[in-house]
Amino acid sequence: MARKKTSKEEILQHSIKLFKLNGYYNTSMANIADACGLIKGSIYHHFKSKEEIGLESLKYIHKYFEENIYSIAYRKNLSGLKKIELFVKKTDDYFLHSEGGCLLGNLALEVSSENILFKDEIREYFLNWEKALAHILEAKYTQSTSIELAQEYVALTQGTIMMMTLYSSSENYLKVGQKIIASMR
Amino acid sequence: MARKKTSKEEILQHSIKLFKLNGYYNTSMANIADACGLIKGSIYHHFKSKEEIGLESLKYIHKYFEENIYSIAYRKNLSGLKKIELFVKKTDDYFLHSEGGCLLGNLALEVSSENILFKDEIREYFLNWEKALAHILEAKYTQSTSIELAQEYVALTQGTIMMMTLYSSSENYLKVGQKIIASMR
DNA sequence: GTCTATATCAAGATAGAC
DNA sequence: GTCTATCTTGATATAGAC
Repeated sequence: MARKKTSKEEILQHSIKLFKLNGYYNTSMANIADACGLIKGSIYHHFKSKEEIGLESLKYIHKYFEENIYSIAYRKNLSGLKKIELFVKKTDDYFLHSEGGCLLGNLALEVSSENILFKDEIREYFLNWEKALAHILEAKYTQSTSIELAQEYVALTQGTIMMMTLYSSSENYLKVGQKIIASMR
Repeated sequence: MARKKTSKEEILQHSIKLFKLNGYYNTSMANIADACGLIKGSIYHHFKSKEEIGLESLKYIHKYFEENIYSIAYRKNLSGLKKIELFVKKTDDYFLHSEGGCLLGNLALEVSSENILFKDEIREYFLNWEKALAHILEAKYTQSTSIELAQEYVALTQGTIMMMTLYSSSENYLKVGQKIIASMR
């Protein structure tokens, strides 16, 4: 039986899941290889180091958010209310199905204070999230109020994901999106 | 020159700082020993394992919050407004001087999904935080509104600490406390 | 592209001298 | 209570065969 060729993307997806659930430092190359059905040495054919896997994992998720969520804010054919509803729906779809919470948020607390590459990527992810939300809100609020509301919403989302992870309950998480939608009505 | 006797509390304080800044798994017994001016083997005279240091660190901070902050909610001689003002002031004093954010929040994301002892301690810390806040808010709101506001405040505080750590700016952090105070006016 | 094998290093932890 | 010394394990990473 021929062995299946393993793609970089496949390795990233397994790595992301492990990093989210067990943490970055507590996930070994052997853990990642196991999840991919490989032996740890084989991973180095695809990535030159664990740090590269970590950084690529962050970029992979960041790209997903840019293309599928943040971009909604800059569409020309939608009302502000429709934009925010869609933005929240897509965000909720992601996090309600994301075991282990938000990788970027998790690594912001676990590793960003000593890894500047990780920190820069994570900061960009959150800044672009805030910018996209603020852009939508500017249809109704001043620029400074919009950025304030956006920052508060992002922080509240992250804090609520932390509590959702801790309490294994998504009840409060869902209120956050409803709140930001209400602010555009 | 006689060597100084090292207390458990001293070791805990150094460990807490390291865990907050570098993460739990990324902090080694040697790192802790270094910070204490000891050799790693010597730490085992005071604690039987790294896990014990981690758990004691969480309990140490939890105890501080119980005694110095949560307890404010249950004082008999203060108005609701005075209570919330003092509660927020003490919380802010702590987190504005806490390099590396909130250890309990950090470890909630880094290790709690696989360490049930840590998870239970962290959950209790946040539950008691919410209960104390809700108790204050009940002077003005219904029980269910109070617990909702308390949960939202705690989540927002944690998310804002995450952003404060990431952006190295405490500007938004301070707004959170003002908001909860305003809700009692 | 994956394997076996191995090099190197650092981790958590223990025993016993001082 | 701290030290030296050591055990054992598991980590990242590399070399070369298939």
